[in-house]
Amino acid sequence: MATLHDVARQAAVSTATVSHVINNNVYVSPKLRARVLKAIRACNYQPNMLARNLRTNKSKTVGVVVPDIADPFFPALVRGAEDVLADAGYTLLMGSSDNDQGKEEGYYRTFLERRVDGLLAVVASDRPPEYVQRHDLGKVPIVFADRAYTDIPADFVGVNNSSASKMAVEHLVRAGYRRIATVTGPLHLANARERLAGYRQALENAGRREDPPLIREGNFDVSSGYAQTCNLLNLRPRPDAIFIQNPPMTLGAFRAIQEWGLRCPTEIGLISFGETDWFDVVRPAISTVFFRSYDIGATAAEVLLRRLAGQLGGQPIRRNVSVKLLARESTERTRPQGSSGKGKRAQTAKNEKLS
Amino acid sequence: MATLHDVARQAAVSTATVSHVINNNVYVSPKLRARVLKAIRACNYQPNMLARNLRTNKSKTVGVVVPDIADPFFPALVRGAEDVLADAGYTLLMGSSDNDQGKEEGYYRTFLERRVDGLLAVVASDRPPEYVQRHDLGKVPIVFADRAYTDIPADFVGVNNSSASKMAVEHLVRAGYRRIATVTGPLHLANARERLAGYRQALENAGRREDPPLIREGNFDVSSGYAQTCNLLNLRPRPDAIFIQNPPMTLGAFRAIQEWGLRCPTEIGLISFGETDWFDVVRPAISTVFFRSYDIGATAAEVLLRRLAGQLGGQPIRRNVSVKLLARESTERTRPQGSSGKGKRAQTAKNEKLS
DNA sequence: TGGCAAGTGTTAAACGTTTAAATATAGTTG
DNA sequence: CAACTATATTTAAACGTTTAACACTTGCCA
Repeated sequence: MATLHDVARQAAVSTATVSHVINNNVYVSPKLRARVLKAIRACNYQPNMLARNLRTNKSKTVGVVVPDIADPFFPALVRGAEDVLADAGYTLLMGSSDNDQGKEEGYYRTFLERRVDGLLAVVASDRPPEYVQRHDLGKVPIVFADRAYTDIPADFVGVNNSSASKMAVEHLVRAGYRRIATVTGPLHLANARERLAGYRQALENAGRREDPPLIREGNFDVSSGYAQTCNLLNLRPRPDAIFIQNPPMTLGAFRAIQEWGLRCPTEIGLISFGETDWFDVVRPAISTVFFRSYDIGATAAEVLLRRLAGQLGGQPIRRNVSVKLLARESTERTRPQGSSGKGKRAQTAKNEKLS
Repeated sequence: MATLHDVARQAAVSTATVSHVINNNVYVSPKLRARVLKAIRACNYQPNMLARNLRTNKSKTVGVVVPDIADPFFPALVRGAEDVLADAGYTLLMGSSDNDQGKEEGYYRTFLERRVDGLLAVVASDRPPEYVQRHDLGKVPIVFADRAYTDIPADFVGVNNSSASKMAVEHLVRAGYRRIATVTGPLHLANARERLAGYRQALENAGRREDPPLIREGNFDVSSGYAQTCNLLNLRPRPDAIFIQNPPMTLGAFRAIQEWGLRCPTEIGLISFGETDWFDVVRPAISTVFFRSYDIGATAAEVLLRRLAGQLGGQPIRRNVSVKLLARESTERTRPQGSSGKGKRAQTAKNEKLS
């Protein structure tokens, strides 16, 4: 593989000159420049970033660690980050932590050894591990996406969980559901707690009393969604709507409802949090509070870039992506008390993904 | 950030000694070793991989380029690769090509500049671009996953498309379907051509004549699946089964069938190629020839590792992951000619994802 | 006792860049 | 034309490692 020296020899100039024409920050005469460029082409020269980065002490590289790239929530997030980072000339190192702080730290270290310019992380837990408490991240900027450490001030991009939850539950209330249950995520995660808080607030605002058995803690995956929904459906009186706080658990809930033989929008309402591709394929199509994980990744990357450019003050910043209610069939109840136009929400569901 | 020199000074030894204890290939006395280790800890030393890699001319890094990490097919593939590569001490650089050879080449170059030890690619098209023809990949090993360039001998890991297709169509035949249509992928891709070939072979083996209008070329995404299925459903006589050659197109097909109001297993059979999470959630659950893209990524990575270790001869090798038929509800026809036990296939569908 | 082998550390060059400082060349001016 | 100035190029040090080659101790044996 050709080096700067080869090119220099070929063009009969010094390596400095070659370097100057490559990163043209120093004037070099057109004549020489041409000669150098020709030599570069002749040698099929490709700069060695290892050397360049060693010298300049920056790598044009950022490390991304997510719990699991194979989990449907994260690929789009990573893609969002990739798009904005690639535009800015950065390339991505990637790792999956499996929600294990050990693996997570492993990736941080690996990435730092490779001298990434910044880190973008969806953390394994919101309890900050020891190494991040003592700020051992080598002073490289890190922005957290989707989940934040409690009590650690740092840039963060996510979604406003409580307000989004409130939207979901308010929708159920408006649709005329009376006994509204919820299946939360694991409550050691701030995200899950915030979503629960939103649920409570919405009920309170609607003047409903909270009924503890209607609140079930899941762990964000299919089987807990199934199990907790079963528990809810066994209650007497039965809840008439469930707000289930992420898509995988919704899959479990959907199954349970089917197996129970309940008619979905009428006997039991269902609304989810987040989006997945089959929500509008199944019947009934599933209502949800919608946001793009792509947006989270993209704006997290933007924040990181601005942080790297020093455009951000000393204060950590927090950004939320926009959320909107997608009312589909699973909450299409013909309401007892006729309130507003009732076909209005139905049409949102059609032709959404088929553009 | 502490360097080898800092540690050396701290421990009052030479940098060489420190280096020796770090990569303990040279004997150093227990006494000194202890002193050095203490110094390393005291300085919170982290090796600078840029420098190390520059010196040793290897980076313990591999570049992965896929068409789109947000496409549901690829995350698991990447995860498979990540798992085996991480075990071997490699870290991943990742990029999405959007099936654009320009972007693809861009990532190759970026990765090569960063001196990856190897590349793992799901190529944008099976026509080899100019730079790979002139073998301009700087002599780093590359293994192709899922899609191969035609006429370029190189390591490849994928799925046996024609045999898998044959399995699907044979299943339809056994289930008693008579007019079996198919929606293919874009036929400029070898994958799509091979799947079509398998379809043809199965029909031929069953003694059926091929009927050209029953073969429709899609482009592997939702809308083409929808459109081509509509075309098929408009035919008279109508096909009574469709083999649709990937999951996104299957989504389109599913929608079309629903809108047409056709009863699925009975009036129209449906079988897909590959797997996605909603196949066994929708009703009817969708039959498919199943394989794991995770396996493709993992074995591709294994092949790459063995190639890097020089354990592979001069010949490029080809590996296929295993495929199995998942007969679910969408092909559950009560057959005219009573052949074998008829409840047998039904139960495969239950409790599959709910473990 | 001189010499040698084995055992343990160090010196210094090298990897491929960037870049401050030095130098050479040409151009202007008093 | 000497003395600057401005312009264009080169020299050489540095980035943080690895590693071949060398050097210093010991201990052992002839």
